[in-house]
Amino acid sequence: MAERDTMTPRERYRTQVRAEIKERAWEQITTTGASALSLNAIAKQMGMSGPALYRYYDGRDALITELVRDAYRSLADTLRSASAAGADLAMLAHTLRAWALEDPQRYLLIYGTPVPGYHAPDDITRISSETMAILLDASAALASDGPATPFDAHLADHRDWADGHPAPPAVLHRALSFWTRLHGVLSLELAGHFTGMGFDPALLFAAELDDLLAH
Amino acid sequence: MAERDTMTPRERYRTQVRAEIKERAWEQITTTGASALSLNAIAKQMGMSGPALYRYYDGRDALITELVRDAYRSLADTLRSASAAGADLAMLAHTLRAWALEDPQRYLLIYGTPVPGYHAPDDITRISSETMAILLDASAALASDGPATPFDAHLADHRDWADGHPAPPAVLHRALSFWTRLHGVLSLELAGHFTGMGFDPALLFAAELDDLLAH
DNA sequence: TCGTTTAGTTATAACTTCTAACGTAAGCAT
DNA sequence: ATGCTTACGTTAGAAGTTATAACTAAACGA
Repeated sequence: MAERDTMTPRERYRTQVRAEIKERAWEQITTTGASALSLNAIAKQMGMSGPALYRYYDGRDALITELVRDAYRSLADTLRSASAAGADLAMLAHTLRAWALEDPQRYLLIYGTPVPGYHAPDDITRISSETMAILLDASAALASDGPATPFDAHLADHRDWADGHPAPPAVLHRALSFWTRLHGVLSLELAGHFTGMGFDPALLFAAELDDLLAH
Repeated sequence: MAERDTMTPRERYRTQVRAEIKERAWEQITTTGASALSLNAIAKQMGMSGPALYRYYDGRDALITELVRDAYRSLADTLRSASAAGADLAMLAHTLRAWALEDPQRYLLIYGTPVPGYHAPDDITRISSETMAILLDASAALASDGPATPFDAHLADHRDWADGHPAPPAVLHRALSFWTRLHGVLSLELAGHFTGMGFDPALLFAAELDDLLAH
């Protein structure tokens, strides 16, 4: 948090206001969704009038981008601290699910419907590969049994995304499957596609995880 | 298409205008996303002024709901016709992927970020279980090897969503896994989370499908 | 103490959804 | 064929939204 001691009063105030704006924005997003986020409403809630908010954020897109960045950051930090505490893949999976359920809209801000033309800034994709590195480490810790698949061979030649991680292709594949499979269950659960179906989403998640770790 | 012969000229005109509105709406959605859909812009494109559109749709929500319904309908029809042509689970998977890639925003309109409070009307969830029935049929055709998991036991007691389908729990489980796993890969691909990673999403999809069918 | 920077204000433009009130035209039945 | 009725499309307007411009006031730093 950028040296709180060497901050001028103005800088202190500014960062504090920016933080409060983000808080209100999160409240709005968790209750009404990101598409209904209103800068005007936030400003009025804070007792200032409309355009004043533009002193703190360049506009709606800038604010949302910052929220997306924070969401990525929160996920990476959560997984990293779990990993640092000795969590294996299974525990990472449950950490991920808990993090997602804690605030579904935060998860969906990362993995939900994107705006067609949108490309995330570089620093955000860097946070994403931080997360991927954690997954790769945890995947590498697991013995890679099973025969090499054609996709493993493909990965051997297309591993730039692993960012120099020394894991063998089978481990890269496991990390990718971990990601896609858990996201599959989680995303459908958070979006409410399981509601009314009767079964317990937590058990489906657990079953998916078990199967994932068994092979 | 509700008896085109017994339609009065007014009904004909009305359904034709409604259809054109939907066409324009799809154009907007595929290019700018659902959140940027503007009734006003559609009306102007069609040469009529703003509020005239409300004669045809009660409002933005009503139009979007209709588009969502059409998307569900299109998916169900696509899978059903593939199934009727003798497609097995693997072919259904590729049919699904082709359908999704044909119009990513259409897929995301169903499976993307939902509005927090939103509950789909009954007729839409009915279309969804139509799709599920197709998946269950195709899953049942495959021999269910492998031991029964705890989740299978859970499904034996929570199978209301199968809507009377006589498949054993292992088959229900397979259908669910088919859904969640393919959605996991597909959703991340469509949302652009694989772009820049270097590997071929089609191969990951194929690998996921192979693994899914192998166990 | 004075000058510069920053925060907040109002006004305005250009959008959006959506309601209300009004005219007009087309279809239907007598 | 002539009305009557219904549906369509219009303009006007309210209440929102994002965002810019111009101005005031206050706080900070030299």
